[in-house]
Amino acid sequence: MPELPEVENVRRSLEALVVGRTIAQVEVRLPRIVRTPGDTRRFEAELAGATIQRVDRRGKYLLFSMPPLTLVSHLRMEGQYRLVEQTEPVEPHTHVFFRFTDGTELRYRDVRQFGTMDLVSQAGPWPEGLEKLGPEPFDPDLNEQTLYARIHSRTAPIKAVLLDQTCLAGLGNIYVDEALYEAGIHPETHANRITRVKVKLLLAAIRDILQRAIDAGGSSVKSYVNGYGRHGGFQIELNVYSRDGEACRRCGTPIEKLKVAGRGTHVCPHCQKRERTRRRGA
DNA sequence: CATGGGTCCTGAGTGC
DNA sequence: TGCACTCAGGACCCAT
Repeated sequence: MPELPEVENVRRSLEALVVGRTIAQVEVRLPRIVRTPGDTRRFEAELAGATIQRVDRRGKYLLFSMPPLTLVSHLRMEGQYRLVEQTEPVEPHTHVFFRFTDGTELRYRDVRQFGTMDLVSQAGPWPEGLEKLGPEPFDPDLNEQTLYARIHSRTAPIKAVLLDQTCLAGLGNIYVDEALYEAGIHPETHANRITRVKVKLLLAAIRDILQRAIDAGGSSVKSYVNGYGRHGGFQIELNVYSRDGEACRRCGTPIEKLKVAGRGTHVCPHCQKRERTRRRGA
């Protein structure tokens, strides 16, 4: 499932592969991918002749800048981009084709069909989900004080709050579990019960996990590949995600799986204690 | 407003 | 072996 590190790796690969290429023609085979209903033909028509000038990322969104337009793309669960020759056989579940003037094409493939594309004017407005995103984890203005302020107003479990993209952009199920493990916080802890000291640890853990995952090319737990079709390598460094029943690398206790915020959640019951209701003497 | 549950979708995995 | 069923989850929709 592409989260910030995977999307960032897709962005980097696409930046190298498609910047400077000019679109000759676009074909949308699955209209639901293009979010504005009934706009598929306009989507195709408006992109014809556009040259990709930059590929940016905001949270888990990819932004293809083609002045005066930006293509906003979200991979959701299993979206993939590949640059291939137009003569290459088409893989199943390929839904959108961006054919360039040089004979190559960028193909969008998405088995679950959850991904979305919005074509918007750079003058705005931006898609709502993008507009409402919280800060980037590596934003220098984000620090333990500002993160504490965002978290402390919430009563939901910290896991739900970290998955909320309006609180902080880019985390998904894998890296939330990993960051909470690294920070020693139980995912069911009410967000407003987390101390400033723990928030500081949490922010450091989030940045550490995300940076290491980016450097490793992302985590390929299921279907993730970058724009070159290459898998990531961070899955072998995961400490809790998908390791239920296996020994905690730190203490040996079996990793447990529970459901928090409607999501499969992995926790070391020894390293991540549930919030204490009250600390009694001695 | 904040929260939590349902929903979209397909393939992998499970159990009988 | 085959089949029915559950599960996976990002963001959105909706009821509370």
